[in-house]
Amino acid sequence: MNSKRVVDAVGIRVGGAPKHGDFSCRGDFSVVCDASVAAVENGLLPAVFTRKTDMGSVLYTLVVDSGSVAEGRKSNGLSSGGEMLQGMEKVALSGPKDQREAGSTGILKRASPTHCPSHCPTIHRQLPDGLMLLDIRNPGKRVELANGFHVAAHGQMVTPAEGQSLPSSYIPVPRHRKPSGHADKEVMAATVLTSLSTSPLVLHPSSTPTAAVPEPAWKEALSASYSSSTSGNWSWDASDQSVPSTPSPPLSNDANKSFLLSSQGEDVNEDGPESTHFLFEDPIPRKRKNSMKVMFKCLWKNCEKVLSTSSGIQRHVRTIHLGQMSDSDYSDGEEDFYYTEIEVNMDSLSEGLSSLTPTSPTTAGPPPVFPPALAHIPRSEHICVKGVPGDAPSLLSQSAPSTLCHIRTDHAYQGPLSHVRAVSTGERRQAVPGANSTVNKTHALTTPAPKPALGTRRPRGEAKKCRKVYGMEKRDMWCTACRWKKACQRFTD
DNA sequence: GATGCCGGGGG
DNA sequence: CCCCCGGCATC
Repeated sequence: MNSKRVVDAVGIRVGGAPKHGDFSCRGDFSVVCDASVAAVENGLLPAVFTRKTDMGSVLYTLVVDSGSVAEGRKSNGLSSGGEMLQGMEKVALSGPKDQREAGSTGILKRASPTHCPSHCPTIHRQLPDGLMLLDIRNPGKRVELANGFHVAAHGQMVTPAEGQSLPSSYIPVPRHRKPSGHADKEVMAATVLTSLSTSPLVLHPSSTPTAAVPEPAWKEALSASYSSSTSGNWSWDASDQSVPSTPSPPLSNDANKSFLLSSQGEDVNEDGPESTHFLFEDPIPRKRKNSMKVMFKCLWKNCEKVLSTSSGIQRHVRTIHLGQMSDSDYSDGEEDFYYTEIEVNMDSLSEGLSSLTPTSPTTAGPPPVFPPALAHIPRSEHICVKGVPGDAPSLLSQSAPSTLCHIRTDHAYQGPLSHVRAVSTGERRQAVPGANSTVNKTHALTTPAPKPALGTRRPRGEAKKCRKVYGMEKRDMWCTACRWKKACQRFTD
């Protein structure tokens, strides 16, 4: 893409590289980078992205005004601009108070749930002071600095005395902004940044590793970086990932999903529909099929509450889990992140709901066939959210939100080519608890069928397995399955 | 004998 | 769940 052109469209000048900060990600997102640089120079954004090449991948750096922020990494060629921006936004949106107040994840609305590791919600709390709060969705609104100052997105500083103090997880959002003059540029900048995140170029399906990358590619990646990500997800290299959240939040990966989903939720997004649609230029069809119904599922751990209205689920979270007054309509927005939207296919509503409760499946249907494209649930989910009808949205959205999470990639069980076989043999997908367990879950719903043909041992494969390829001396190079003396998942037949 | 991996079991 | 391993089938 032509970054210059985009920046010109924004009407701001491309500036030089920043000099401080160390948030980094990898991805192919130079336009955002350049645009962000310009935006920062114009005071629109408090942070910028820079990039540099590193071992065939691109290292991006989000620079904030002061101090270091966080660090993320992205695998080679497996990134998308959406992930990039969402990741950046997530960090940028992290408020300093959120660093201190565990569980206040209320502003992390647009972090990608599909590519953000499970510890994402903790990242923002680990960010050192100095990170400026940036709301890309509302570039004109006030942001908050860690040093106690508030600053408008265009750079005007406001002392705490002048600015109203804000609850940690509450960011005031004008329902009817009037972008004009300078604000137009701000909005334009944010629009470009945001719309780029949904660019087909950066979200090209071919970047879906498990579905489209030929076997030699991922095989090579496995060899080159055995312990690193090869599944298109990317990990934050934040220093400390062990900080738990309190009060006990839902599973972090669930929360991530809720971030993304809620970002387009009409009820949960206080921005109002116009700003959301303006910034994302992507009117999301809530119901692509007549049989699809949006439900709201509580993400609180061990809570499977599913309600049909966002207000209902908000009230549920607020009262049941957050312990707030039931008769109070006040919402600090925190509950937004303890529930998520799920799309329920009304044709199989009973099935979908049964998946949310520990009831044994009784419906026996023909075993579903999962095309390879569906094997990568996160991507599909992403597309689904972005409004592009997925191949089987009902299957995807019926699954519990906990199915989206960080993917451990050092397990060969993720082998995409062996997916169907693994399902057919009833083998659990250990390495991909998120994506593939979704499939398996659905599969289990529709096919309580017992293991096929017990006793029929699979014929020995022709391909060399890890044992032969690497040898006993390099046992740590084996795929997990081989190490466990299971069917090799790296070199499938 | 080496290899592949199913089934079972420990933590 | 993650991991290991006995044991069997196959090469």
